Amino acid sequence: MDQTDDLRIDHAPLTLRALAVDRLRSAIIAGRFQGGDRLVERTLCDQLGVSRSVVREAIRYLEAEGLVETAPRAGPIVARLDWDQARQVYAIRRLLEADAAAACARVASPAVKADVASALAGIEAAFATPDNRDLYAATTAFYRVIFTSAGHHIAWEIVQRLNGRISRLRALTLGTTDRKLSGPAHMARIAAAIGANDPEAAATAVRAHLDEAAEIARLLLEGQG
Amino acid sequence: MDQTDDLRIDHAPLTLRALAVDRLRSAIIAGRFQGGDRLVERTLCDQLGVSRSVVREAIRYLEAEGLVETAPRAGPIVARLDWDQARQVYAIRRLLEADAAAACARVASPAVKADVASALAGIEAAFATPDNRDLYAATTAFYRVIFTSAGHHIAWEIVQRLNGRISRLRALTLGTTDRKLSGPAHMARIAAAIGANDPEAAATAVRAHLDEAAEIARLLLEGQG
DNA sequence: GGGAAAATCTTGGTATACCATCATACGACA
DNA sequence: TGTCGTATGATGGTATACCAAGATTTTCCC
Repeated sequence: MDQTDDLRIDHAPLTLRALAVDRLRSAIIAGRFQGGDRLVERTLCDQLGVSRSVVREAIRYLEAEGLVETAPRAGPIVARLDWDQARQVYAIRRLLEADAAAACARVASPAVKADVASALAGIEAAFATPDNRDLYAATTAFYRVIFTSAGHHIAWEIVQRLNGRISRLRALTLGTTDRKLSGPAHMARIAAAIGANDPEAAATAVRAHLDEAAEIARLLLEGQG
Repeated sequence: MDQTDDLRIDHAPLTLRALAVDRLRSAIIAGRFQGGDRLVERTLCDQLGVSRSVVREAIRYLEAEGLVETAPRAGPIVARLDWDQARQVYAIRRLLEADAAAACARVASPAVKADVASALAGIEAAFATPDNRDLYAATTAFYRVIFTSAGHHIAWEIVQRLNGRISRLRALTLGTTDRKLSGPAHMARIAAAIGANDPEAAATAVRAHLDEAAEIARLLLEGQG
């Protein structure tokens, strides 16, 4: 925090493209577009107020992210999600998040523990609000602390991308189990394990949390067909 | 395999964009572009013989893949790779590949075992050729069998993407250790564990292989600075 | 009412133009 | 001579127009 930082003009490098990607991703994650919905370029141009170039490049980006699928000649659609995919996503998250939590617990300094505690408090605060998005954001922030403090930046990228794919599902599971029952308790166990520098306990707590979330997701998805 | 399949003309949905992405990705993986090299749009238009739109969309795709970085105002460059990133990549591969090998060993049918054995033979054959690319391709095919037969399609996507990031590194490690010493032996151990339906042994063999590859990579990268 | 032909929509692709920014080079002035 | 300012070119970001081909919808005729 020296003065050079303060003087630096943080000229936002916001390209229209980056904004469009964010808007579209948010819209998909928020469920504004359903899986299978067509993303008609010129319609999006109107809705976003930008040109086709911008929309097309944004779609390419989301395509590589796995949020959008481009059928051979039919144009882009919002990626569909079935239980088999969701199962794989939860399995991968289980590996990566357990590993990150263990690594975080292994190296956690007092400062990191304070960040984790603060993020946990954020979850508990969001738990009291009626809006699921607050809980969603708070949970994301909690895991971000864990991943980044463990130095697992690439794994965090991957997890975020995976969460994008199952975002609607995640919003649903957050709205049921996590909110009502064991979610905050699991988070507290994770935070406690990190506070105690107990990697094995942290990993176990993460696995328990994800196994439960996956089970809820399975019930939701298989119920819908 | 009914006749409709045989009659179907598999009209490749090859868009120019897809071709451009493949070309660029291959060029980067093959080392034709070094990390940090600028990707000047109009130059690529000439080299690929396509218009700027196609080039730009291809770059967006590769950007989301992590092979290309777009600096705020400097335009796209080939992503750089340092040991910290490579370390993370090997750690993630270790988790995903060990899990996939274990899952594959758990469920492997005689047909899967035959595929694995065949892929192993491919590695040993490529081992005898002077071109590293053959070994690269054969190794990729080996792991593809493992991942897809375990149903870990999303994990395979992730691993492929990660491998893209460390591709030059991977080519180097394949060219040293894997070729000369333990590489094929490790692969044989993995295949044997799958053949014996022994998940734990398969996972252990994968971890041993990757730990060695990561160590070679570390020496290479830290040596270069 | 069903099916074929036509109209329309949409995407993939190209070319072009315009602007802002950045770097470079060149020239003028102290 | 050295420094500053400006002209210029390269480049990325954005917008627009256009065309071909495939997909979809509509229409119209039997």
